[in-house]
Amino acid sequence: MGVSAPTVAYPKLADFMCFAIYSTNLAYGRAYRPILEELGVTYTQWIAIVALWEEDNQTVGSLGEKLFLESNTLTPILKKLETLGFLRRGRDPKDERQVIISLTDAGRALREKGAQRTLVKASGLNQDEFRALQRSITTLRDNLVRHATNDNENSL
Amino acid sequence: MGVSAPTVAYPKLADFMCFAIYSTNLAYGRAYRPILEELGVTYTQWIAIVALWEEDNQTVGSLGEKLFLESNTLTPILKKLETLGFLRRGRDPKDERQVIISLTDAGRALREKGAQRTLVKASGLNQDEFRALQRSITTLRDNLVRHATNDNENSL
DNA sequence: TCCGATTAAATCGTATACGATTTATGTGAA
DNA sequence: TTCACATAAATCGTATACGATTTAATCGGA
Repeated sequence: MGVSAPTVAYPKLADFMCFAIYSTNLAYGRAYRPILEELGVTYTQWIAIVALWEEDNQTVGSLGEKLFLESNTLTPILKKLETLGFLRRGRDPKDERQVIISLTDAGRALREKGAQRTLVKASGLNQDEFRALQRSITTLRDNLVRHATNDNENSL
Repeated sequence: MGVSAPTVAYPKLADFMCFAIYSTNLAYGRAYRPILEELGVTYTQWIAIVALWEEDNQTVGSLGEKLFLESNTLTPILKKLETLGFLRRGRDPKDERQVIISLTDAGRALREKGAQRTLVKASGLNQDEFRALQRSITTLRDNLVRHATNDNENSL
């Protein structure tokens, strides 16, 4: 009885979806590192550039929604990218609470430089598998976000 | 020519597999937080406990292989878990370079307490979809690891 | 046996994440 | 008009990740 050797069949680490995601995220970080090193930015800095290329002159909040990050994480990253010369930060004159982020020429050039570099081949999947997998993961993410937003009313 | 508005059709953030994984990892962290708060540990601390339950008395290196982490990340986490009373750390008398990690009774009790809590329902997937997705992600991860290990010989 | 190479963990510096709080600004109803 | 409330960023403290280095122990060939 009680605590002793693993006699009960608890799920193993390899059975956890969260661990599959977690470890794949680590693997992506490592696979991307050499590419990003060439560009001179980190992973999070890079996705911020990509999101700004898609839509420039966003507020910190709007950018955060797209990156699933809040100002406490984003602000230091944006400040860093500003000192690196890739973007500008300025208060919105219409609403001084908000900060508008805009890419500089250097930031746009960086986006173009990095555009060619992706890791599709490293995934070992064909295009159909790749797309299907991506859709499934996105669905999973959106379900999790919805779950968390609902203040997870005990439905685990 | 050159840098200007996004006239070229570069892939969007939503098209990046790495971003799907990255954002899902953030979502999992948030979804699990309330559960882990009850247990009094963080996510990484928890997966260390799970891995040790599966195989107790592992070295830091062996544990790191399973968690995809190295000693620079793992050591502080294990020290923290030691001060929390969930495990013990001790040098291997056979090879003083190695540190053996063993769960305490409190650590095993924690594993049992947390065993009931998973987020399968929150994923919004049925059991077959869930398993298939997990297998695909794991394959992706292993391919990425292999790619990185091969010192990524320019095959992006 | 002895000493250079190897190995395992730990240490250090930098960059995320994030809960909680703070600061600055805007808004609306009394 | 004004003041309590709301909102947007920023700040702060804690906990990961990880490259690079350091420390300590082991190994192996001359």
